[in-house]
Amino acid sequence: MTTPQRTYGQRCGLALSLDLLGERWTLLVIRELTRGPKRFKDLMDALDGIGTNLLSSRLKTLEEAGIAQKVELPPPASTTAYSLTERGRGLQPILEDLALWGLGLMPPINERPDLTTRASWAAMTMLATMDRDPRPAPDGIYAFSVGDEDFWLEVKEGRSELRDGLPQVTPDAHLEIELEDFLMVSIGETTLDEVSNEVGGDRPRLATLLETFRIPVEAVQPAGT
Amino acid sequence: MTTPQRTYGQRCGLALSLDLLGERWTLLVIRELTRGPKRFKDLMDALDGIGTNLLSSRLKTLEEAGIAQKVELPPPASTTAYSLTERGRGLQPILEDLALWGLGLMPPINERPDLTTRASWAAMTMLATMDRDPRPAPDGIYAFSVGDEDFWLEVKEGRSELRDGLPQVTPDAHLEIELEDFLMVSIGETTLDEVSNEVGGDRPRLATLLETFRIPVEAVQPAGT
DNA sequence: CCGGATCCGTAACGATACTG
DNA sequence: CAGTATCGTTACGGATCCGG
Repeated sequence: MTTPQRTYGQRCGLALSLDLLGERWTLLVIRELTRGPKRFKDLMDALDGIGTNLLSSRLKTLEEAGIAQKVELPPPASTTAYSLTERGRGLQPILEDLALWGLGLMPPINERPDLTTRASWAAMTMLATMDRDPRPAPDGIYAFSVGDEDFWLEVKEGRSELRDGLPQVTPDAHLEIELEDFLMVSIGETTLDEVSNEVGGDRPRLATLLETFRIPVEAVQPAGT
Repeated sequence: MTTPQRTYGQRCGLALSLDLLGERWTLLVIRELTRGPKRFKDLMDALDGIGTNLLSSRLKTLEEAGIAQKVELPPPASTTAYSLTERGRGLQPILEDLALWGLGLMPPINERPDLTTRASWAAMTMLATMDRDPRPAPDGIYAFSVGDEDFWLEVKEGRSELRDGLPQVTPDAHLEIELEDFLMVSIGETTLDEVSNEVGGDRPRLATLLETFRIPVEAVQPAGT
């Protein structure tokens, strides 16, 4: 069915939110959509284990609730995709807060090699950290190619945005790096100078950005837990 | 079982948070605990439909994760209860944000009479609104007796806290009012002067408080959805 | 190949009964 | 009152199938 019948039945904003968003996978679908429109298959690839029926059902629910919508991607990739509505984007800060809270649950990188690791998830955490940092990040458009993932970040007058794919304009800087190295840089465990990578454009600006655009490593759990 | 085996298996703060908090009822249990320690039965009463086994399981999980803890209530009510840990309290702003987001899903009061309605849930929304309002609320301790619910609010130097029960000290003001009237006042649909109630203590200060301590009615949906 | 819909075994949930 | 045990029901996970 498109909408499950289990409702908390409470006149409470939180309970009503959870009636809509509290089911398995729902918030992770929204997480993926925050970085731009995604096709059905893109979501399937990012959400390992979800199953086509569940994803289909979730998307239908989100559509009916006005959180996501079907969009036609412009040519040449003329397919249907899903994107967040304005209301859906209103959830992004909440997802970011939850993600930052969840850093306290994150095992060190070398442990739990079974966990799926994606650079764009780390980038979302870095973005959330940056947005909550009083220090301003340098304006610009920064492109990243991490392993097989491409995404880019736009910083403009204190506001920042993260999107999958390649920017339509030439970025101010472009970083090409392997996933493991990116993760190490993301938590400040190492710097660009110490790992293999290729930078195009304004390298100093990129380096400055990466100082703010960084996961607070203190939050990451040590060995135990 | 105490811990379900379904995990997203993703190295992502959001996914890890949801592994722990994303199951049914979990965040609502935490919501109840934000207003002070609760006994097993208190939680059962507030969370209609949860079932004893589920509640037991959720509490165990929260305890193991260091979000809640068992506490011994002081005499005369010497029973065991559950309270949030420091880490658990870190979730409160997130719950508040989700609750405010969920106001957009809330039907008008006269519709959906099937929804369980509690003054403390409305009060949590009012608190969240107040905390995000740049206008300062007047310091003080305010006690509320709404129907059969008692709770009190402490405002001190811009920080505020909502707790169930009666304050240990004499409050600066005390409001006694019926549930329906409280709800109408909470959304600014009416004022204290227009409904039946009894105020003890500093009435002007209470009135001032209620101006800030109010649910933004614009967010509440009109008839349709 | 992509975007689903259908089917089915399994795990989580809901309600009730029972116990210290 | 604070749970544990049991059992029917619902949601989820994985696979298969099908139309464009």
